[in-house]
Amino acid sequence: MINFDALIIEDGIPIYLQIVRHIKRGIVSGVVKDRDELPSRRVLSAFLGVNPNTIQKAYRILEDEALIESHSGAKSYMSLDGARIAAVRDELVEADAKSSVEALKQMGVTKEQAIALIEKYWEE
Amino acid sequence: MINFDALIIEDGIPIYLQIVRHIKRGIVSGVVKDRDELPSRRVLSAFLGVNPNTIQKAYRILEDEALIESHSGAKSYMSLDGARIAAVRDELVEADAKSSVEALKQMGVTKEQAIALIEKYWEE
DNA sequence: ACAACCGTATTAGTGATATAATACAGTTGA
DNA sequence: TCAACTGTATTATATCACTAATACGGTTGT
Repeated sequence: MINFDALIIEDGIPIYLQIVRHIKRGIVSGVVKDRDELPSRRVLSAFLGVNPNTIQKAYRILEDEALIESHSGAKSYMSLDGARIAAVRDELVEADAKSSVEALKQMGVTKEQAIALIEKYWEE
Repeated sequence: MINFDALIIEDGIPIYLQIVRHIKRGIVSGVVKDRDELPSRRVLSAFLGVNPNTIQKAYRILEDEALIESHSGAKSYMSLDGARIAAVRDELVEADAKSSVEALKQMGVTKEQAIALIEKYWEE
């Protein structure tokens, strides 16, 4: 069963996108595996304190990207293979590193300063 | 006159926040200086192809943070000093580095890999 | 078989974002 | 002086994100 304990909903970003991102990050890290069972829409909505429709919207997006298999009446499961996992990794890691580098460069931060910042915040 | 040529509006993030962020990044990089003149609401809205009210919303936020001075009928100007600039730098750099580190860690990327990614994307 | 789940769909309402069309009063330069 | 700007404010409309309350039919374990 996929775990959502580490997902703290923050505002400013649509909730359904945060749920999609959380699952995708799990895919990339290897915590989420092929055939893993997903909590039902109702169960997860109660756990996160959001509307079931919001969960459905997130799951729908993942299903449209063929990362989830859903069948009426039955539980939903992850559907992953090497190609899909690699695609998600590229999407997330590239987007994150690129946007971060772009922002830091635009603020006049040097590459050395950027690396120092990464090292600093890596230890929390 | 503050320049907005490098600002490409992307969707998913409110436009007024993107304008605020663009100006704040300019403050941190030193491109935007104290007493710099801002384009009028109407002029900037025409240049960016958005509604004047959206610009007003962005300028209002910056004025509330005492980074802009506006007086009815007159042009608007930046109002910066060392303390304000340092505060904006801390806000932006910290937020960017922290969120990036958090995302990469959650995806199972090691610190060394993260630094390699930064170096890779630094050259575009 | 059947209760308790499951996914799915629909309708309605709220708040935020953004556009559109004005209006009014203060300023500034020629 | 006065026309052309400025900031500011108002009202209306549209869309999206999210909540809320249901409803329907399929799956599953006991």
